[in-house]
Amino acid sequence: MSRNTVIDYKTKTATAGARPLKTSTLQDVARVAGVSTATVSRTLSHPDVVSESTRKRVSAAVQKTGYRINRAARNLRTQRSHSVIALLPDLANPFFSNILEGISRTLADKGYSMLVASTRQVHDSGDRLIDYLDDARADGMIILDGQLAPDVVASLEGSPHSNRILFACEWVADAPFPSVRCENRRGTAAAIDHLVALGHRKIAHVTGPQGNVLTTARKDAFVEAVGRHGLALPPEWIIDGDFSLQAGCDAARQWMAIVDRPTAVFCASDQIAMAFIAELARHDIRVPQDVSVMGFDDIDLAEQFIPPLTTIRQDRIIIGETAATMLLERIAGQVTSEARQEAVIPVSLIARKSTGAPPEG
Amino acid sequence: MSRNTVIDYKTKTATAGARPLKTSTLQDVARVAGVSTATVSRTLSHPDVVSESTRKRVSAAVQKTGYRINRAARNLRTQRSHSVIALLPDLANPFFSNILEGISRTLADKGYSMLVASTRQVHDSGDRLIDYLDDARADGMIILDGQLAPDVVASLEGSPHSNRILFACEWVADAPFPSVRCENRRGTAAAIDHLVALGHRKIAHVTGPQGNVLTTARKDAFVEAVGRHGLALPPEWIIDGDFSLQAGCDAARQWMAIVDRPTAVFCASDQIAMAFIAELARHDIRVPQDVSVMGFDDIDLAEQFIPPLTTIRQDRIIIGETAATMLLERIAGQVTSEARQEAVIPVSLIARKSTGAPPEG
DNA sequence: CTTTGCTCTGCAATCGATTACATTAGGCAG
DNA sequence: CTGCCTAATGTAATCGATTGCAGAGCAAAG
Repeated sequence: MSRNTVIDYKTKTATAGARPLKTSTLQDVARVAGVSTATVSRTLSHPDVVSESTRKRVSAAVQKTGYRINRAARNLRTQRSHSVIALLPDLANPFFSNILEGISRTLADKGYSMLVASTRQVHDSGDRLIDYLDDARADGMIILDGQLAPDVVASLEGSPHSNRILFACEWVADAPFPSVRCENRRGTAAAIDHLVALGHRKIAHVTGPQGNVLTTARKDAFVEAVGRHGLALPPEWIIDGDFSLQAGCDAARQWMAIVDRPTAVFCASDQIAMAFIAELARHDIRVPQDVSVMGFDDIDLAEQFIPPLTTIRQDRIIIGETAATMLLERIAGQVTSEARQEAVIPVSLIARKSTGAPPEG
Repeated sequence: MSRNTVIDYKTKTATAGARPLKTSTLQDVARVAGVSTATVSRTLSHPDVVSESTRKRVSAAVQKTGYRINRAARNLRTQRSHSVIALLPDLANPFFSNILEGISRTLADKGYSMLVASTRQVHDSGDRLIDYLDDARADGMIILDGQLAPDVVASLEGSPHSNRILFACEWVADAPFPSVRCENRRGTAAAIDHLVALGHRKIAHVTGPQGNVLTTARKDAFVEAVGRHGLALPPEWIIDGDFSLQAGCDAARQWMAIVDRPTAVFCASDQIAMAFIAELARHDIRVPQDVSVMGFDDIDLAEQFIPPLTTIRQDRIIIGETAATMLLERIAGQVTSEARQEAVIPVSLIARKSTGAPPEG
């Protein structure tokens, strides 16, 4: 039996997908209601332009047929996908969970769906970020990863859809995209003020990953705050890390190796701070008796950590909601694409038990 | 100036959306390549059926025009959205992050996108779960919430698309959907065996939320394991909770109120266990010296908790990958819808420092 | 009675890709 | 040279909703 390539591909497509059992369409509703498809469509999308009686007939027909709109068809016709994609650097990082919650909630309210992907995955698969917009998969994009390759950023900027992109939490320096961020500088300053008020004069900092805008913002603010208080700052008191638990462990070991140990440590994330404290505990160093440790973020677990973590709280639900709201405004064309927006979400100091007066001596 | 309703809605639609700046279509590519749209389409979807020379001409034209496929159009024509929706009970719960990672990775490999929503949000917005499938938004659905209302389950079962639904982690008792779960019974048994081996004879259990299948599975397995070892089990040693941090705090207070305190506590989640330990610490009760505490899940932070948490590890990446793979097979029609599948993912005991021998006396 | 102006509805084009079917051009056996 | 087969491409219908335009019906104005 001879099967050539042509037959092959057709067979494959025909076999795959025990396709559907179709649901009713506008046509079916129109037939049942005894009106045209145009009228049915209008009844559903612009109820105020059809007469009372027609509206009732159509509604009844919709009920009877169990009609559900076919979004693929509507998307094609209206050139809108009614969905937005959220791009995370790392899907497995719980830091982003609440942000997604905020985004999703806002989108759902406005009838939008949320697609989620990670920049790493997109990159690995060889796709280009901008494709999500170019191929009509999403109407807009919220990027939570500031560490994009320069050529990726360039392609985003160059796209005709660049006005439907927004950064949240992180951002790209010098790129013309609107963004939502938290008060990184003020939060950092508040943290250092808190430690100084407790009597600390020797304060270390564990940073986020190199090349990250948050790392830079917080590190710069740290250096400035420490200087403002006239404190010494040997280079080894700035410990390079990233936002992970592992970085916290590593940093703790580096801190222990310091001869003239700082009495307080300001970490760029709660995860760092927790692992830092855990590693110290393994060496019988107590927090806050022997050293004070602060985090940044106020993740849910911070309060239940032992000791409960003093940290800088950023409301991630609000960050997500703000990002989604701003993006939807742009998608709706309510904001001129020239208006470079930047929303800054307030942070607050949450003093718990991981900070205290420096040890005697 | 009179504006009636008709003009209003049209104006609105026209104003909204500074629409685009269109990208090139198949037609454009066809024109540039000097072939028909059919040939371009075939070149892209079934390269083996076009001639070498045509393929080259088309590829060049695609390059030149910067063509990107319009997914809305393809979705309409092929009756496939090439996306799958993951439904979580709660988007903000970090437990699900890794599962999403596993799902997303697998989907991306196969050219699928991942939509994410929470059952609560869907419910609040008045939508019906099944709409996601009925309205062609998604080709399939992975539900991570077993606590759906009976009428919701009924509507899922009744749908012509019910064979494109799969449960993961949780499931609905007696419903005919395939599912991916972890070894809840074996994990629980292993936990109790571990505690008994350490010398514990009085073991308590903090459960998950009432009405949850995981709660039931783990509680039943707990009762059975305790019975197998011939241990006593007063009713007050089973403490009702849910998977949250708050439940852990509450449970700790209940445990402290018990006169003849159990020397070990098996918690239905790591979050419960951590908060349980934290609350005890606030009352100067030490773990594991005064009481041993175990969790379930092995979330990332378990290892960095103080003390590091003994727990039952479930590989959530694999759960996600398995769920996505199984669902895609069904979508592709490679599995008859009658074949009720159930994948069980192995768990393992991770012994750390939160468990030890019971205190003297 | 005609004209003007509304409101409501229908006709039919359209969004952009896929694919069944038709057609053309060669290759090869008889 | 004819007939048949295959490979490669083109033609045009189709997926299902939206919407510009036109027409019907009716009321009020002239």
